[in-house]
Amino acid sequence: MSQTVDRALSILPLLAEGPADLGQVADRLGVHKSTALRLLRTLHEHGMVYRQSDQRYRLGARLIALAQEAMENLDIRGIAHPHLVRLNEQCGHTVHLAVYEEAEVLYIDKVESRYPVRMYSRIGKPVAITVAAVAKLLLADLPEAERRALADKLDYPLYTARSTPNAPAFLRELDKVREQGWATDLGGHEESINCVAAPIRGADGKVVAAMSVSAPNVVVTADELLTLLPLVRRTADAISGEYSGRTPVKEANTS
Amino acid sequence: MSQTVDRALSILPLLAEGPADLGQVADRLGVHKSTALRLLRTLHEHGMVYRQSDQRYRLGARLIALAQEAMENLDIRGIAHPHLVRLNEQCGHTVHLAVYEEAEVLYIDKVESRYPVRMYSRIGKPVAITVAAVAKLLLADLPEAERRALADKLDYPLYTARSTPNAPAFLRELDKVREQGWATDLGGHEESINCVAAPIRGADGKVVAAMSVSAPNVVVTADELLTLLPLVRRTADAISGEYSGRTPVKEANTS
DNA sequence: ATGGACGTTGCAGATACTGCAACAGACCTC
DNA sequence: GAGGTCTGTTGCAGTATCTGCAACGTCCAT
Repeated sequence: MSQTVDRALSILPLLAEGPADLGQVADRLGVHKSTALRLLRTLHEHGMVYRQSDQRYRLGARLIALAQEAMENLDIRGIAHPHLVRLNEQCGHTVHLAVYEEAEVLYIDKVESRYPVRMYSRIGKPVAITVAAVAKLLLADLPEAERRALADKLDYPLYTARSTPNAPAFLRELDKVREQGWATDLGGHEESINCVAAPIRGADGKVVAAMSVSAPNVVVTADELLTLLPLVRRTADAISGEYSGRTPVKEANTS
Repeated sequence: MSQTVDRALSILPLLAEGPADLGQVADRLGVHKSTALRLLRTLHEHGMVYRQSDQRYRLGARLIALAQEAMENLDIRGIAHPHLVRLNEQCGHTVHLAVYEEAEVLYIDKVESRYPVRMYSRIGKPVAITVAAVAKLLLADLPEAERRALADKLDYPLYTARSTPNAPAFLRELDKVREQGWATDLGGHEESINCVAAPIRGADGKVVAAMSVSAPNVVVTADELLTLLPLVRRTADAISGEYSGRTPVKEANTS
């Protein structure tokens, strides 16, 4: 809607791929070098890009700090965190918290496994949306129309033989997940890693976040992991209760 | 330098404080509502802001994902990570990696303590620049003029009785740190937490990052923590060597 | 019902952005 | 060391693009 801002913002994902110099930025934006320079300067003043010693630009520290604040301000995260830690203490595995937003699912919190074998994931990283257990829960709760539109738009990369292959299969899976109220990912993303996940709901019953427990085969089998399901669901329900204000937390003052 | 982009970017830190509606954004920017609307729309299209169900805006998921990529692309981080993990396995405490950039020091990696008592810090979070051991190392390496200018500009919050109180004290501390080649924070940020830190240098000898080991008093005393200094320095030197290309890592192919 | 608050749209005017072309500096080649 | 190329930078004139206004729609509360 605003050309200048639009161009400036387009620079950011471009730099996310790796550092680039002025000419490269100008080319990929399709504008004159001087224009690109002025945009980069403005971004620089705001700390969104950084000019490294070889003169090339890359994403800046302020961007990272902003994203940090953005996550801290998601109140669901603050509420959930202690519960996630407790769950981790009880089962020892990696615990994730994720939210859905405009066609993306992001991990917004994580408590690491106590076992030496850890899985690769990072807070802030977009989730493999077609296979992750948390993604299934979050998408399953979307309105029908939106869900179908999204499913059509997605790519279905075959991470493993068990990955969701296409839109119809995905929609069937979502229906199943919605009905049963929990989800799994059994080796759909990485061959040897399984997850069980449960939804966190707001006061209106809508799914606002999802949490999961993940563990590699070498630590526990899929069946063993599934025995944790009641615990995961109880934790998710506890978070839901607190989030929707039903549980007055500790120092309730409604005497 | 570019008014429109400047205004648009000014919205982001504003939203970082918390969700805001159109009127609030327009007021704080000092522009007409319709102008603010168009800026927000453009930001929205790029996923930098999100419109929650109550119509208010907050920072969006794309911002978080971008910041994520920004960090992954910092090559120092990828090189350092395995070393940090190994150090954590050896000593059991929380290990941090931080970089300096334009008046800010950011944690860019962290390996959590094995002990149940953990300290509060987050990847991407700006560091308490006047007291953190890693910050001292990074600032101590700046050119004299820049260092003095920065020291004058900073605030010196008294987190504890041991916090650095003012610019002259800070500059003296930086001189000491530069000379000895390592730094500590003994209860300067949180009363009961101590850190020891060592610098990571590039091929030209300049400090490109700093790493630290932190532990609360209840786990180890400050003196005990200091016995880890040689180990921390050795780890930092190993990372420096790999980063500056002196150590051909594993599969060297200069046959 | 009626008033107010908030978000949204079309429009005319002018500000602020664009691309050009020329300059400056670094680096390399010959 | 001179000449070439490549990259980043600046001033300028033209106009595309952004701005603020005012009017409208919608929702909520009185």
